[in-house]
Amino acid sequence: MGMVTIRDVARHAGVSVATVSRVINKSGTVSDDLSQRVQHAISALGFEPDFLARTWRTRVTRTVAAVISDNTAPHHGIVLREAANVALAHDYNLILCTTFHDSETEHRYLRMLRRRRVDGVLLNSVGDCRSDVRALSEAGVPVVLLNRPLADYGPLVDAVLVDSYRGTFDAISHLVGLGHRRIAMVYSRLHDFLKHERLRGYRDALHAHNIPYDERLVYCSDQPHETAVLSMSQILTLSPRPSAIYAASYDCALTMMGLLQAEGLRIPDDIAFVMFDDVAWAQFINPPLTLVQNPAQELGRVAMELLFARLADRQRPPQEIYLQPELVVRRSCGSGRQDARRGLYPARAERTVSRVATKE
Amino acid sequence: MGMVTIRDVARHAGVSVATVSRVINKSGTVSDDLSQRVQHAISALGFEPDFLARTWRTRVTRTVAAVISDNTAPHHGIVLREAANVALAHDYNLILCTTFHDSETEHRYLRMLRRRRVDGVLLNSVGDCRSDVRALSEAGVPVVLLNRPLADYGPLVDAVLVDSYRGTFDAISHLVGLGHRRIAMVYSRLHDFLKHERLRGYRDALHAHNIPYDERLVYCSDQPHETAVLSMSQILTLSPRPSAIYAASYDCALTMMGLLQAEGLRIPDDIAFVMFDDVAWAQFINPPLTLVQNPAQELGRVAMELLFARLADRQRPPQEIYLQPELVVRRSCGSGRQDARRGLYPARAERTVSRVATKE
DNA sequence: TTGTAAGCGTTATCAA
DNA sequence: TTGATAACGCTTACAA
Repeated sequence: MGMVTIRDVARHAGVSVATVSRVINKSGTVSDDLSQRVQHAISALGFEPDFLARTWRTRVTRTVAAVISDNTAPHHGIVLREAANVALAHDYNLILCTTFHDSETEHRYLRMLRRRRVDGVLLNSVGDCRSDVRALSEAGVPVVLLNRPLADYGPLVDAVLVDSYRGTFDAISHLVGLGHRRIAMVYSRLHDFLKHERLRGYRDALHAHNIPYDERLVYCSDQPHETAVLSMSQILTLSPRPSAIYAASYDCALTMMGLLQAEGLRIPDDIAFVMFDDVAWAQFINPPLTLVQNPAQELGRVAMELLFARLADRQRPPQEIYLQPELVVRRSCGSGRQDARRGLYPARAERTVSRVATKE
Repeated sequence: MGMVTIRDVARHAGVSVATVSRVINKSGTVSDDLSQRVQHAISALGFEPDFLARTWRTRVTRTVAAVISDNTAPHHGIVLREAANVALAHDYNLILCTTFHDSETEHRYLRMLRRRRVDGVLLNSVGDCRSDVRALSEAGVPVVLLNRPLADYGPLVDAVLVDSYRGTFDAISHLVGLGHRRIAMVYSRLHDFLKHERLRGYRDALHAHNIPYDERLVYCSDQPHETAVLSMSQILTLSPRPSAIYAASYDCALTMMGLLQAEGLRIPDDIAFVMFDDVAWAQFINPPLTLVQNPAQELGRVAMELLFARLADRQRPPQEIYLQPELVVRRSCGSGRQDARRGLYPARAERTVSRVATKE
């Protein structure tokens, strides 16, 4: 079963290979007559253009990549799913690169992707990968940053972010509205930028409500779950004990829940609990969890669309799109004064109408 | 910045392109002297072999694909992560294909992958994709089936499965040991094979304990969560109400938990609850969930290793590997007679020492 | 509108 | 051990 080439088709149809190519790619102009004959020959011989040869010739791989720290985090899983869906709609394939929070692995992947000449990259970076991103940019490969601000990366780099600051501000304000004044914050395994933003949201929210910042209430660990547990538990031994916990990410929310359970602390009776990020099961457990809904679906979709938009117009100035998270109140903070004011932060725009900021 | 080719290197080193190629690929034999000169030229010019050209010439893409119904299901997320990790170790890239439980999408992906000449495919099929798999096989692309039995697909197809039957048998036996006799089973969005296996496990376990099978206690829905809720709720209106629920998959476990919550039924006081599949949060919620631990990590790793083994030896007869799940007892079934016998099914082998069955 | 032919960068065959 | 050169299948000037 030798492979059927464009030459075979040309011979069978009695035309030149150029004509066949033109028919396949609907490029140039071909008379109806010849076009018909070529079509026939193609189906008669069962010809399929060799994807590899075409890719090599045209230098377009119809492949994009998503570089993600951990695809099993629910948030990232959804981002990935949506991104894959958009890619599929464009007849592109998606390469999954899980970096496992390791910047060496990230570097390795980014190099691989450049050599492979993928058409674009979605990047949820772990470490400092300026040079890799710039190399991609120079090689003409556009990059969309996920939840990372647009720095001086290059002309082909865009970004889409969830407003961590505001999400956190709202969550803390909600707790304050419920009467809490000793609110602990725990976070882990987040990129510096997100840490900074969420911590800033925490501090500003406290400040806005005239609650002094107490550093003993803030705990950050980048250790994996198992070792984090021990050190994180100290926050519960403080006296007086914090009356509420804000878990700034999925990872440490799990850790914290385990900890509360181990200590026999019940949510919300003994302690209130809010987390950033969204999880499908939050509404099904007891008590249902109040959380800051991270618009992962939108993030994935918008990011990939931005990438294709960039592919279509490489001249457009870099864009930075902000998505708004939403506080979903359920029962893990108690029912105190449910409808207390939601903070001093100005009312947000509609969530689906994302705030779009164009930089530069 | 024109591209540096192998020809430039050859010229710079004063050798032929063939020699450069030999040095790059460590193929053939090159004297130390020339090898040195070539190495120098390579680093002096910053030459990087063109991946696309090489791919086209050699027809090996160093790319594998994972076709998965839904990457956001925790189980699949882990499989994917482990598979990606093994691929990375071999310097391969992984294409993610999420089929969204749609066999048309699956078909489309499988065709794409064949045309792309990926080196191998991991497949968690939705529909009947015999012809696609056979086409891959004929094109020389090995496939590893995930949780699907080895049928007459072709010579290059292997399979790795989790023993659903036994996992279910154990779960039901556990409930029976705790004194339950009215055990409901719900399942959804599973491949027919898994449905069949889990239902068989359920029936056999009941039978082994002389409990009659009551079809009203078994509910299957392939509708998405929202619509499934209503119909699934009927199982709770039975009188007498079942005293235990076995949720045969992650999807419907969530649905069921929501339902129980809505009905104000507490786990385990009002009703016992076990599920198949593993989730990170099971141990952190109240009550911690008893479940059949699905060895997703092992599944992903073994599957990808099997694929590479096949790539290394295409003659080896097709293999079907079974992995054993493990019942993890926590508190969602109550503490009844905790250490009751765990069923009549013969003791299992060590979990990590997987039962390996070679077919044909 | 159609055909001819020149690449694209690499690997691999064959002869030296 | 090394070098010259022919593929590989397609796209795309350029010529007709």
